Order: sequence, then C-alpha cells, then structure tokens
Amino acid sequence: MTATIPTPLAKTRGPRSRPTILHATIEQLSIHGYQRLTVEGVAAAAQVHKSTLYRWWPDKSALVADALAAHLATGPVPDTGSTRDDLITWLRVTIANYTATPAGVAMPALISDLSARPGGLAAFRGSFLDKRRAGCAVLIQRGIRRGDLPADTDIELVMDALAGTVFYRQLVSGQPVTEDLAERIVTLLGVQSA
Amino acid sequence: MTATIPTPLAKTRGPRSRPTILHATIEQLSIHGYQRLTVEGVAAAAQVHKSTLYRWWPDKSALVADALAAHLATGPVPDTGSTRDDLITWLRVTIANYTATPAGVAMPALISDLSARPGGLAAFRGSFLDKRRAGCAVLIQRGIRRGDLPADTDIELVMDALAGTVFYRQLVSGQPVTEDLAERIVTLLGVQSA
Amino acid sequence: MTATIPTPLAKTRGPRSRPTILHATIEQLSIHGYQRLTVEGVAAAAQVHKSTLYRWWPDKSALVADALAAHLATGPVPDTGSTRDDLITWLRVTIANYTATPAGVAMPALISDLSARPGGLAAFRGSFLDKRRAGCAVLIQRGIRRGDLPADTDIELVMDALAGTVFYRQLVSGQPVTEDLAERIVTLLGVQSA
Amino acid sequence: MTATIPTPLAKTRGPRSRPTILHATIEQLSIHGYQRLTVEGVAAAAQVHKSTLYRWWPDKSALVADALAAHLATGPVPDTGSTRDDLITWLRVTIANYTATPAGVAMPALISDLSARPGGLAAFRGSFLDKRRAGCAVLIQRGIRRGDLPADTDIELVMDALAGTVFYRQLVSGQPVTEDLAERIVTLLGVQSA
DNA sequence: ATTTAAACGAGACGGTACGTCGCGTCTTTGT
DNA sequence: ACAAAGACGCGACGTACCGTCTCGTTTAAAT
Repeated sequence: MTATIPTPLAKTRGPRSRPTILHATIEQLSIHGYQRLTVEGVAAAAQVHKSTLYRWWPDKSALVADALAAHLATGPVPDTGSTRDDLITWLRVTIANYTATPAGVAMPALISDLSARPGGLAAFRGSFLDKRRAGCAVLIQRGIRRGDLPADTDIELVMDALAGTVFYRQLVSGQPVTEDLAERIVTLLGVQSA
Repeated sequence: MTATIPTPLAKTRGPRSRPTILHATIEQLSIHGYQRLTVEGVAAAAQVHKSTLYRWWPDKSALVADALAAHLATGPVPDTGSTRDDLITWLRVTIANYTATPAGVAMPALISDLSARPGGLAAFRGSFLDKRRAGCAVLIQRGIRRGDLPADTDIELVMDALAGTVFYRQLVSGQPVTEDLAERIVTLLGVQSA
Repeated sequence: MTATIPTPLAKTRGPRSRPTILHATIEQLSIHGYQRLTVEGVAAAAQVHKSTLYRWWPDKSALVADALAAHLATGPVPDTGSTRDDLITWLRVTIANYTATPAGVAMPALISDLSARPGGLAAFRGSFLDKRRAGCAVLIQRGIRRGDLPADTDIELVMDALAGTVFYRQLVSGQPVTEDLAERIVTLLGVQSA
Repeated sequence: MTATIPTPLAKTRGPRSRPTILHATIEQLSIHGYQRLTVEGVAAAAQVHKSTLYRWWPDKSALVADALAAHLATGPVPDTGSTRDDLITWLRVTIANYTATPAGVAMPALISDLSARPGGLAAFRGSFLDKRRAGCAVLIQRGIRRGDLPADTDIELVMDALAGTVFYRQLVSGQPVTEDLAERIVTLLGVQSA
C-alpha cells in the first residue's frame, strides 16, 4: 500500500521568473555585450521591474555571471577511449563556449567587474568553472592511468594551458580561433593519438 | 640651391608633460586599478588639467594603454645559447609584466574598454604586444633552426600558449603564479633542456 | 418571550494586536523619527507581518497618526479656579506633547504626508486635535464668563496662538522651548493672574 | 587721475543657470507641492541636466530652500508711524508668503527634510528667516521706545507668536486664513491703535 | 465537533525617486 | 599653439521604501 508522501514542500524560494530573467540576460548580452548591457534593459526584456533584479542579484556582474553559468555548457565528461580525443572534445566545448555564446567577448569586462566585489570571481568559479575543470581533471587522470600522459603531469597547469591559449587568442593576441584549434593545442601539449 | 632643411623632427608635438602624465597614470593604476582610476585623478596627480589629457588621448583606455606600453618591459631578445632557457627568460619577463606591474589586474577591464572603440585593441597590440611577440618569434625560429623545436612549429600558437597560460592563471582560474611557472610551462610545451 | 440579545458588540473586529502595534509605532518613531521610520521596521518590532499593518491602516501616515492620537495626552480639563492657571496648565500639556514625545519632531513630515491623502489631515484632527481643543475652549469660555477674558475673545484664534507659538518655536525659529514658556505665552496674550 | 581698478574679476563661479533653475523650482513647487516635486522634473523644466542640480545643491530640500529664500519677500521694514500698523503690515507679508506662494503648503515637508541633514534648517534660517525677523525686531524695538509696547517685551516670543499663529492655522488647525487675520493677531497680542 | 470567516504569515513584485559616479565635451581665458 | 579652469551633458548605477498582491494557515466564534 502506497504511503502518502507528505509533500516535501518545494517552497517557492527565490525569484519567480528566474529562468525568464536569465534568458533575457543572455539575450541582451549577445546584443549589446557586457558593457552596454544595462540592468534596466534586461528588466524590460524580461518584463520585470529593475528592483526585482537587484533583489536577487547584488549587481550587474553577478547577474551576468549567473546567467552565463546557467547558459554555458558544462558538458558531459567525454570518454572516447582515446585520451587525446577526450581532451580535444573537451576543449571544443570550451571553444564553443567562448565563440558561439556571448561569453567570450563578455569575459574581460565581466571578470573585471567581478573582481571588484570581494568574492565575486570566486563565486563565478564555484558556479561554473570548477565543474568544468573537474570534468577535465577526470580526463587527465584517466590519461595518466592509461599511460597516455606522464605520471607527474601537473593537472591544473594543463587545464590552464588548454583554456588559456584559447582565451588569450581570442581576447588578446587576436589570432584566429579556427576549427582545428583544439587539435593543434592538444598536439602542442604533446598528447599524441596512439 | 640648398634649401635650409627646416629640421622637421624638432617636434613640439605632443603634450609637454607627457612623461609626467604617463608616470602619474601608472601610479594611479597601481593604486586604484583600472576601473577606479579616474581621469581627473590622473590629471591631479600629474598637476595638469583634465582637458590636457583629453587633447592628447581620445579616452581613458587609450591613456592607460599608452602608459602601459611605455612602462612595460619589451625586453631584449635573450640569447643564452639554449632555446629552452631563452624561452624561459622571455616568459619570465611576461610574468613580471603581469605580476610586478599593475598591468595584470588592469588587463581585463582595459581590454574590454579598448575593444569598445574600433581600433583600440589593435593600437595597443601595435604599440606593445607586437614588439614583444616579434622578439619571441626570433627565439622560436632560432630554436627551429637549431633543431630544438620541430620544423612545423606553429609560432603564433606557441606564443599564445606561453602567454595565455600565465594570463589565464592569474585572471581566470586563480591558480598561483609561482616562481617556477615559466619553467613548468616551457616544459609542458615539450621544450627540453638539451 | 425573552429574546436572547445577540450581544452584537463583542466584535473581534479589528486587528488582534492593535495595542502592540501602536506601541511599536511610537517606539520606532522615537528612535528614528517619522521619515526614517519604516513600516517594515514597525512590523518587525511588533512581531507582526507588514501585510497586517496595511490591512488596518491605509498607509504609514495613518498608522503613525493613529499611534500618536492614542499616545498623546488629551488631558483632563484643568480647573484651578484661575483662568490664567488653567490656560498655563493646558498649554504645558501641549508643550509636553511636543517635547516629551516624538510628536514634535515628527509633526512636519506627518502633516505633510497626511495632507497628501484627501481626508488624512482631517482624520487626524478628528481623532486628537479636536478633543484637545474642545477642552481648551471650555477653559476660555469659563474665563469669559468670569470676566477674565474679554467677551469678544476669538476662541479659535487664541488656541491657534497658544499652540502655534510653541509649534513654531520648536520647528521653525528654533528658539528654545523652556520651562516657563507656557506662562510667558499666556502673559503675552494678556491673561493676568488676578 | 584715477588709477584703473584692476577688474576684480567677478568670476563666473557657480552655476550658470542659477536663476533659471530657481525659477523652475518655484514653478514646479507651485504645481506639484514639495513631496511630488522631483529633481528630474525641475531639471527638465529648467532645460538642464539633473546632475547640474546635484552639483550645486546637496539635495532636493536644499534646492527648494534656496529657491524659496530667493523668491519669498523679505520686504522693507514698514514705518507707518503707528507701531500697530507696522506690525500688521509686516505680518501681512508673512501671510502673503504662506498664502500667495507655494511656501505655505511646502513648509512642513521642507522643514522635515531640511532637519534630516545636519545644518539644513540652520542654513535656511540664515538665508531667509533671519533677515525677515531682523526687520520685525526693528519694529518692535521702535514700538518699545515709543512706549507702544512694554519695556520688557520678549521680542523673539512676539515674533514667534505672530508667525506661529498664522503657520499653525494654515497647517495644523486648518482654520481659515482670512483677510483680517493680521489685525486680529496683533490685537490679540495687545497692541492697540492709539 | 465542525464549519466558516476573519485575521494573519510569508514572500515576491511593481513602482517612484533618490542621490552618485565618472566620462567626455565645450567655452572662456590666459600665455 | 597650447594649457588652465570650470560648467555641463549624459548615461548608467545601485538604493530605499512604499504599497500591492497571491496564497496558504491559523484562530476562534457560531452552529
């Protein structure tokens, strides 16, 4: 006999229109970029009043960071059997995140703003980056076990090199971010196919 | 008939107090960071009126970019005899630029602002980055000739990986930028000592 | 046949915690003054939800007016045998109301807010001022009968002068409101002792 | 021959459009009253940007106080030969200030706001009230010399009674402010014609 | 004992205006 | 030609509090 589950009361905590708002934020971000995105603009696009936004997010940067974290692909941890291919797959998601979404161009200003508020950057890392990196760490550790990567591989450093190269390319050096970039970076780091 | 050459180079072009201003800019940048640096603040520190600044630089980002370009070390092209050591030496200068000067923390916001004005980023690249990268390219090409690096080395990519890893570490992942970072990065890229 | 009288007066109508709320209102008023008193603050102090307040009072000004009306002394009609002393006694209560309670400083803002809502000021007059003035009118009429005051005394005007002088002193001119003020005002209006 | 006075350089210190702004402020005050007057509204009416207002006045209350001080009649010191008539004349100006200008209704809220900022009320007194009262004090002193008023007349108190009665009538008791009010008040204070 | 309705708790929201900040422009005046 | 001085336009930002609304939940009187 089926006991009545006492309705755990998933309270309506939090903004009612969170999804709408985050969606509008991404939209406005795509249209205007970070700097020219205005909180009022997001509010209008989300059919919500500005004060509602400030009730739930301390400032513009937090709002955008939240929206991005929710929008960017964390991606599944790839498992193709080949460490090299796993890394390439993972890196392609990163590239897509920087390229196919407003995240790339928005990043510098966002990071800068987040840094102003203590804990801002840390919060963003916690809500997105860490997950993403955890996935990559799994790949690398698997690669080490398999012998595809040296036993003394500095996991964090590898991840910084993977993402950092893409990041720098798009935002600083201005070099093109092409289709085969993921492969070329992985190759550069010495991860061969076999 | 021997025309008197009107010494065309004795330009009084440019602000009389350019050095003072650039110096004050760097100073303010160190104290406040890019965002909280104000043009009026720089003017005050340089004992100059705000309007003077706007006469010579189109906006805040240009001013800061100019000051940084003048302040950052372009550095001599190292020639230690060892490709690996050359790269490490070069990279250490980069790290110092990001670490020992206000450039590192200022970068995101600066880049973001520069990107807003068409040609802004390009100008900054031209005035600083290109020189720096040109030096590195020399190293790498020498390494290729020596056989220390593969013949098909993608020079631009290597440079992006070198600088990008540092950049990303400091600004995004938040991983520590330690003493031995240059060595570890160069090692990661497969450049061995012998 | 004895109809059971349905005791129509045992109303539970009205807020359960009216006294608590009014008390909290006065308290908050003393602490913060009218402007900086917030409805949420009163609610919190009264251990009650904001919505309860808005259920029973149309707005902040009405709440405060109600609390003040309940808190301020209407006072008994003094009867010392001397018209002059009666008036002084009465005026001292007024002074105490303005001085020993938050009413004085709160008045300007309260009046201003009450005036915004049609009938607001009138309601306040009805709930407090009128009673107070009625008491004073009795004194004055007694004084006229006794011959202590001229037969053609303009009662309303005298009351305005009595209270208005105190009011103006405290709020506008900033002159000190001293112990003997009541006497001096009554004297000024020509009411002698004998 | 008279030396050329070296043009004392009546610098353009201060807002260029001060008169326009003050005028617009009074206008808006008449239309909306103090509470519903908005700084942006004044700015718009004065064809000026909001920030210009905040550059020269710390807040709304200061702006309005300044505008009123400039707009209200300080009036000449009357000298009719009769102390009673002098006082009536003076009081009529006060009544007109409260009645024919937006000052009357604006007062409570204005005073309340001014009181919030330390020194706010004092500044208003200094810029308007004091001048006005100084004029009245002259009248009263003349009356004392003439013997029309008792030698021990408390000048400040008389002034508070004169203005306070009008003030209280209009704002608190709600009694009508009629034509003959000035006369009746002066009479009440015992100042006879002969 | 049960029904019913007044009163309350909780929490999100719309809305108005405030006051702030700093950028970049412009005009006037001097040197 | 350059620089000092200083007012201004302008566009956001983030804040504060007001008053409203929708649901559930308690409380207690009425049958």
